[in-house]
Amino acid sequence: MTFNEKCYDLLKKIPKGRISTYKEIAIALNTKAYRAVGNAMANNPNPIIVPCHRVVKSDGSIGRYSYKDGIVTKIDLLKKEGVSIKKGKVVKFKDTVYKFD
DNA sequence: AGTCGAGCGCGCA
DNA sequence: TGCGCGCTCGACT
Repeated sequence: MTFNEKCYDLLKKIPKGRISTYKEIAIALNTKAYRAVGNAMANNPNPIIVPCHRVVKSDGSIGRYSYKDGIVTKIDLLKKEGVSIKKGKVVKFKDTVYKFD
């Protein structure tokens, strides 16, 4: 079980219409390697079962996403799932973010 | 407010 | 072995 696999596992636990942050994931994994989480997503071997578009930066902005068409795709996907994006940020981010309690 | 540097784990060279 | 990344935070402007 590598660091990345754990990231993916947590990602899969996020319910539809909710999102999470790189930080939360890192904390949930009991580590401070926030960057590594982003790296894990970037190196995501299975974007199908791992909804990495549901992960945003801790201030609610989208961050980077280069699965297909770039950042726009991420926003679009999130909108389709019921997460509103305004001016590059998640609307009501604090109420939408999913914490792994 | 905005900027800067360091910290961390894994992959790729 | 070393550097960099889909990042974050505490210190300084």
